[in-house]
Amino acid sequence: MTTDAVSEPEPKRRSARSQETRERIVKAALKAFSESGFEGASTRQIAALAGESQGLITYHFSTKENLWKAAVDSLFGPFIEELNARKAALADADIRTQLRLLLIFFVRHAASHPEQNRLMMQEAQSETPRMRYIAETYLKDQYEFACEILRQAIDAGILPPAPHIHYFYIVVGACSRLFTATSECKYLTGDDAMSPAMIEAHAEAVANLILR
Amino acid sequence: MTTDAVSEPEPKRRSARSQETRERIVKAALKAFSESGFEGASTRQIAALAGESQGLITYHFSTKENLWKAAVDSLFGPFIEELNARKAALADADIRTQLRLLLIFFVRHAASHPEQNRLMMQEAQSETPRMRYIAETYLKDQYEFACEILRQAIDAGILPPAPHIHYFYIVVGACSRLFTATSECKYLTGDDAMSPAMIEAHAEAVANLILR
DNA sequence: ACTCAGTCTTGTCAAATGAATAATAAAGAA
DNA sequence: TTCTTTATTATTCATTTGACAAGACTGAGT
Repeated sequence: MTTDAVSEPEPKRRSARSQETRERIVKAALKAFSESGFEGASTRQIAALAGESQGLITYHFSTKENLWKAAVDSLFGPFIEELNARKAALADADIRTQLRLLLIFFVRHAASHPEQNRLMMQEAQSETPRMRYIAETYLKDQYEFACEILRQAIDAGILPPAPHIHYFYIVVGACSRLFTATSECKYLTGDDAMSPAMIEAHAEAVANLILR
Repeated sequence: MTTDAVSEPEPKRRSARSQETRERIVKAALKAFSESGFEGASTRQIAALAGESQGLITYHFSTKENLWKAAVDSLFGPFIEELNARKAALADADIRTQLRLLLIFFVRHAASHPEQNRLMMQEAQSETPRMRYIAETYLKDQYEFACEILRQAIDAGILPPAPHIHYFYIVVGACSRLFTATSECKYLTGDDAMSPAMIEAHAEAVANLILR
């Protein structure tokens, strides 16, 4: 429904071109923050990556913290939206099918957006205000939803009983770890973890292991 | 100013004392590097954490890179040793028991040494020379061993057939993710992921899910 | 008592950092 | 056109970074 930046209902005095540079910076920031962490990434590095001057970051985002927030929003926003769409589409399917399709979706998503898991892990180890932001803005709902699915799966005898929190992190880890360790995988087997064949094989392996 | 510790004639040889400071620095470095990554952590921060002066780091390790290597060695060395001991002790057990005990060991280890997984993830996303060092020095053997166990488990019908690499990262992720996201977990459920009860429950959940 | 190598502290360096400022360019609105 | 808001570059500043240097302390061997 909502188109991205370039429509002109309310230009708000901000030219489309500036919006484009903003997005270019956010994209570069996402890459840098997920790779080097908040402190490890520098605004100059990000600006260079985006092909813009460092001063522009101060202009558009005032602080590094704000830039980080914008990057996170650009990542989680569409994810939550897509997840909600899937939820709605799957509402009628039996729980086993729901779980399988969701697992496959999570694997594909972890592969196509490795920054998301990388960024999470950068912050999830200590109680930074940034972690708090992600958790309260995006994660809480996602976890509630996961719990609901898990409860049904356990009730249906598809999964052995265990507190939901454990399954949550088991699934997140199982789906994503391969794609947050691509260079490690390259060294171990020579395989490219990001190749479509590898992604689908991983989705199959995860789904077949969990749903037996 | 002369002696400050007058009471006991400590038999500490000078070299022994210096060895202790060295280890204190390495320990602090491990914490800092695993939390903030190689670039994110500063030698001054590490020195302060260890209660020593920053110059001492240059004296003992010359470069930040060397300090990082020393930290990694202090982490992986004992781990590999313990793993080999377990391997030997389990050699006669049936494959199902081997797998179960290894899984429990991995969960406990991930919990008691969260720095290991954090450190890996900091480097595993891009092909740094540091990643190469870990992979070739420590990971290769570990992966070979995992493949052997997995092969047996699949042959015995305990696991559905799939390329070993997928199981490797599924297991690593499932065992460790909870403990690399402790603050996230805190926000989601209020639970302390590092509590013994939680650790054991996670080990149970992982083992019961994988071995059915 | 006196080395003297090993250990550790303090101070300093150039480079890089996040942020702020001033100056300039572009784009609408009047 | 002119005026005013927005967008961008270039410059500057205080702080922090990794590395280094120069000196001071310690204690085992002589």
